Amino acid sequence: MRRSRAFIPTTKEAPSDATLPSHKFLLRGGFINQQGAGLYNFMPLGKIVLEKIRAIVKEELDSAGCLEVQLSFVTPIGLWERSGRCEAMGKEMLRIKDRHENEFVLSPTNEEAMVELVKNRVTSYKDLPLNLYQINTKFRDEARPRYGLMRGREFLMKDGYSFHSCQEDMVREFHLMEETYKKIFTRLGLDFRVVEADSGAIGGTGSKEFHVLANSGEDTLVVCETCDYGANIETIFESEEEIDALKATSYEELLESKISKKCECGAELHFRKGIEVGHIFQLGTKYSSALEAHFNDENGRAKPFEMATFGIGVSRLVAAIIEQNHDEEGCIWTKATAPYVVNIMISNIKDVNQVNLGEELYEKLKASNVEVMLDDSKERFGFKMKDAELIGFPYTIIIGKELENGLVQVYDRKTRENISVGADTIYSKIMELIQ
RNA sequence: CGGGGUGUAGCUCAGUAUGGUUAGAGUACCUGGUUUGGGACCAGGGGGCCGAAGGUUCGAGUCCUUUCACCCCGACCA
Repeated sequence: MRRSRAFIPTTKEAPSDATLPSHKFLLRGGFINQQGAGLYNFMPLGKIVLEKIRAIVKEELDSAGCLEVQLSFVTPIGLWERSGRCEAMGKEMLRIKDRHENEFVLSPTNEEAMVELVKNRVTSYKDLPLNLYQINTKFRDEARPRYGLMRGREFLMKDGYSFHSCQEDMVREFHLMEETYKKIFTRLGLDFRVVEADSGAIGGTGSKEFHVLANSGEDTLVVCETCDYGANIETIFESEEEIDALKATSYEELLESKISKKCECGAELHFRKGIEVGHIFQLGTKYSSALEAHFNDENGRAKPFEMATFGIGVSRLVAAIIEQNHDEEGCIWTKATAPYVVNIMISNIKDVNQVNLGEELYEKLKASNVEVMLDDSKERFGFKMKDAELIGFPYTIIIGKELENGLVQVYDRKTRENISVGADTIYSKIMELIQ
């Protein structure tokens, strides 16, 4: 993409209501814009990042044997009345009426719809297990949406549901999904922990949360610094008073405070903040029983499906990546999530030699399937650098003054270091760096 | 859902206590020129139903009423 033809409306200042780094930088960098409370538009850069995350989620799930579907976003209210969740979810479900005055709900989650989909279509134990998922819009009418993409009302979530003939097989799938989720977050380049968690309103027993470690996280975790153990404080501290006291403590104090308990591996435990980006539950037969979704077992007896459910907050991940990876200048995308991995900056667009080298490199990298931006805008050097730092390209090739000496620079967004490279070898150097 | 706050140019905000020329600044944008290694400079220019609707008044961005929207703290929640 050429910067001169792109739609990336960056700004020097962020709206005053943005408080979190991810919110500020995603707005300033021209990734998203706000449409209303908890409602966001994704502009070209934001859309690319979202699609990259989505693609990684899909690839890993597909290779673990999951099947992608797409359920309708608008659902008849009867679906929710049958499971009794109309009451349970209350005002979080946005209800709307059609021209015939029939009531509908914008899907906040899809256990019911997925059970209905499978019910009477999968009727034998021979067709189990089955793991269906979708990556689709959800709407939860939060009392107080905030923090940009972190807690929107409309958001993109991957929700998966598995169906099994017995509990053992459901637990097996649960562990498979735990491993699959680890692969996904590792590929995204994130520092994360898997923690034991409460099951909340979704119901069921046995649940694990996946948290991206970041100072601005809303959840307080206890993590071991040597092994990968982690737990939500809600599960390891028993008294309400203790939990409330911890929630009231500032993050700085928490980081300092000692935990008497030791990890099973013998090492010290510490408090950290986390952003929940994934949650997996063992549901059992809660929904299949309520909705009378049965299959026939080996003896021809009807049994409700054993189920598990798996969620990943795809749009929330866009924000979480930035919460964990940013500095005072802007975003620092991981290689797997950057909208463009390489930014070729022509410092002075009036310098023919700079333009020629930029164009040549741009074509060459494109031909090598590198996601590359050519900054051919008429701005000055300083402006372009600030812009590149705000957007957060992992690498910027600076074609500038040093070209007279046959040199260009490669700026590493993460380390903020500049290295000089011969103009004749820059192609192979950059190909080596992005590997 | 309780408590608090804010709506004026694309963005950040003055102006509102005490009503009074044609509503301002910075930034962004357009033109021309000078610049070209860390968000340049000079000159000129476009852009506003002062959130909306009523009201008071000779006169309302400013006062009154209603309403809508957004934000913050808390409770709740992926």
